[in-house]
Amino acid sequence: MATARKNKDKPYHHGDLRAALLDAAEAELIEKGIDAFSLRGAAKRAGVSHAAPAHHFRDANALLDALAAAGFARLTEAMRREQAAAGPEKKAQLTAAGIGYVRFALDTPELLQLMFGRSRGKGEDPELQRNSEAAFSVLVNGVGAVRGREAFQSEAGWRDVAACWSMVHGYAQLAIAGKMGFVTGLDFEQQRGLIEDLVRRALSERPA
Amino acid sequence: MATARKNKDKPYHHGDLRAALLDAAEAELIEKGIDAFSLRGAAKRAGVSHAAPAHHFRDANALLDALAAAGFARLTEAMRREQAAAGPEKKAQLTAAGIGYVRFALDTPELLQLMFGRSRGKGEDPELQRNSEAAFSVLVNGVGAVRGREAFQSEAGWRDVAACWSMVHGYAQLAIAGKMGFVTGLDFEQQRGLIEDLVRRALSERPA
DNA sequence: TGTACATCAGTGAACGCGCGTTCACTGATGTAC
DNA sequence: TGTACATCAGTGAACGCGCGTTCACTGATGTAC
Repeated sequence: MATARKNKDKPYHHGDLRAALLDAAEAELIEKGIDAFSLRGAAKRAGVSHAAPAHHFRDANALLDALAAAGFARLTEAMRREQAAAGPEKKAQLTAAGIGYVRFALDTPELLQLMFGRSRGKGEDPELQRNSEAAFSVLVNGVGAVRGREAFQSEAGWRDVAACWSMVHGYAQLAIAGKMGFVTGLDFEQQRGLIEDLVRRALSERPA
Repeated sequence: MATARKNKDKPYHHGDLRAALLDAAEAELIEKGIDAFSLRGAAKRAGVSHAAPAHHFRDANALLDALAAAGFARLTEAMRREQAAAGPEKKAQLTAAGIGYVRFALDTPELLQLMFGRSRGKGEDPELQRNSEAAFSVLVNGVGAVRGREAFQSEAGWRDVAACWSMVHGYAQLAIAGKMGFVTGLDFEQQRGLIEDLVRRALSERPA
């Protein structure tokens, strides 16, 4: 039953500890930062003994891998959500994906750091790989829609992908690091126009 | 005397332990990664007791701050070196700075992570701030040379700066994370043309 | 030139801490009969 | 419907480890006289 028991006599079995641990791990990551993240902290946050996670994740890195996988899923979702809100114009949709990317990054910077840092979590988790590829394909499809699928038969389409990704990812990272104060305020809506401009530049063909 | 004594009876005083500790810390950082970096490890590498660093750095974070400061100095140097090797053309010089940026990043990715990550080293070190600003000004001067100083009287010049930095920094980060395999090989010379293209895009004014 | 002494850069032992992991256990659940 | 039992998810104590920092110390250096 979903009915909660009295807090005092909480059930011995948790119900869905795996999911609860992922939530707790994210909170732990956000609060402590990736350097100070600890499995024990995540377990404590989930209200469970520090030995319990071993039943759901092989070790601490496996938990972080799973968290990174969830991060990629949410990144994909964030891009798709912005795309859905954009008009039918192809270029506007690609730009919208970029805006979703930055929004996700600024919402949970620690997650982005976990997903793209090389230190913790080695990437052998198949779900991590799958979700990361799904996020990538949102970008590739967006570029394909603008340039036409045949753009990928030469290097041109892939360069467009590299440019858009680099631009958006770089902006996100630098904004997170507090380095973009010279050009924009902290409010996200203020950044919107700037990000649109950046994506436009990334897509521009060699003007010279 | 600069003459080295026999290894066996090494002098009690080191001579320049501060510099040696910075070197050792970099080696430690590169080998262990930023998560597993430890002051004791750096001291051991420098061939000194683990209590010795306290005479030169207030604590572990102060050592990392000093290392990040050295990193920014080398980043500046790398950009300037490429600029000096480029022709007199303004745009080519700005592009060269970008190439120097990426070269530095790929040479010592852990340093870049330390410099731009938010986790370790808080940035209160005045030398860190100074060197970081010096690196930034290489970029600003490069854009100023291409666009004219008056570009900074409106937002236009600053957007150029934001675009160039985002593009180059994003490319560097993604290449470090191994995400750019779809568009370039590992050899740096192979990446040169791509980076030139990316900077060209970043500088392009709104084409639509 | 020689001696006393302050200063400074090192040493190594000790501290307390939080970590990941292991282990025997126990409580709850579900299934076979 | 009731009982025996296997399975599983949790507990909590214990382990060994490496960490940053502190402390009284000692060896070397440089300076005052």
